[in-house]
Amino acid sequence: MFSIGTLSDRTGVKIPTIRYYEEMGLLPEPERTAGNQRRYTQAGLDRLGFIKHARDLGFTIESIRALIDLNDHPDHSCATANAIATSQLDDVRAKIARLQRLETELVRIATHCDGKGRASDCYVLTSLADHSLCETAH
Amino acid sequence: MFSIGTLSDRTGVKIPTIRYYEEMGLLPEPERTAGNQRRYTQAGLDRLGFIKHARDLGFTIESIRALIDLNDHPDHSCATANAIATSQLDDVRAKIARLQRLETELVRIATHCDGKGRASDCYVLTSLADHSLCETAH
DNA sequence: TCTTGAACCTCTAGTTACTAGAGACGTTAG
DNA sequence: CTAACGTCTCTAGTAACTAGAGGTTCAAGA
Ligand SMILES: [Zn+2]
Ligand SMILES: [Zn+2]
Ligand SMILES: [Zn+2]
Ligand SMILES: [Zn+2]
Repeated sequence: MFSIGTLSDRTGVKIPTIRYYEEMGLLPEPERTAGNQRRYTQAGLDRLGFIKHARDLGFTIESIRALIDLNDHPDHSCATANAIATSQLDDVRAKIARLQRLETELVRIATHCDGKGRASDCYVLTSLADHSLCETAH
Repeated sequence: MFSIGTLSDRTGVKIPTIRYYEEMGLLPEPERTAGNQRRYTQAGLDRLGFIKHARDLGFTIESIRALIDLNDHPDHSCATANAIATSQLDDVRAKIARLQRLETELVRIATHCDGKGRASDCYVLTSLADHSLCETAH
């Protein structure tokens, strides 16, 4: 049996976050000692590792809830898991695309200002005031 | 003089968000009608456009506050504006790099599952449970 | 001038995924 | 047995909004 601190050390998930996951229904309520402290089994540790990995890959709590549910029902079809992963990939790609457009504009903005002028003719401020200077939609 | 709804229509910023910006100190408190409704000048409209553009480029409220402050002091050095823009660019690049690592893993995960199997041997679930299958740190 | 419907007002609370802190209690090594 | 550290619950705070309730004001047409 592991204490919450041990779980935290082994997974890198902070203690309040573990309690938060429990409250959100991602982790089942563990056993308690006579003094009311949480005690986890190996299964609890494994599940927390699963959650942590999914969070690191950007899945939402909501998605993880569904994925865990599938994990708990091995006989179900994995269509939902596939849909969640695919949609997560789409999300990530959309975010990358948006950030790359921002990068384009920010490079332009940052390179046209050396930080040594006056605010009145600073390219950073000018281009924030005028979107028509931008090369992309964003 | 423009009503808040007109400002919203012209900038694409929603009405509650305009009020929020005012509360955050990004927009000065505008004049009011006898009936207590906000009435903006062209300067107010321009400033909201500035804020909107900066938000679209990912600057935080905190950064925008500093940028506006510079805009209001044309004689100041633009070093701060340069620093803010450069740091924003660094942020964006760091986010892109992270998302690209996630993309790598998600492509692997999504392509190894066709969504037609059982949860018990679904590659999505397997690889969420086991980070050692990953190609990158993330 | 009156009316009516759209626009506006303030205030509270909810969103996401945590994080921080207070004050009290439990556990364990020496 | 006691000191030091771990853990408990609960509340509130973070960023940047968004939604809704319940009430008031504005503007245009009859
Ligand atoms: Zn400059
Ligand atoms: Zn632009
Ligand atoms: Zn599958
Ligand atoms: Zn991994």
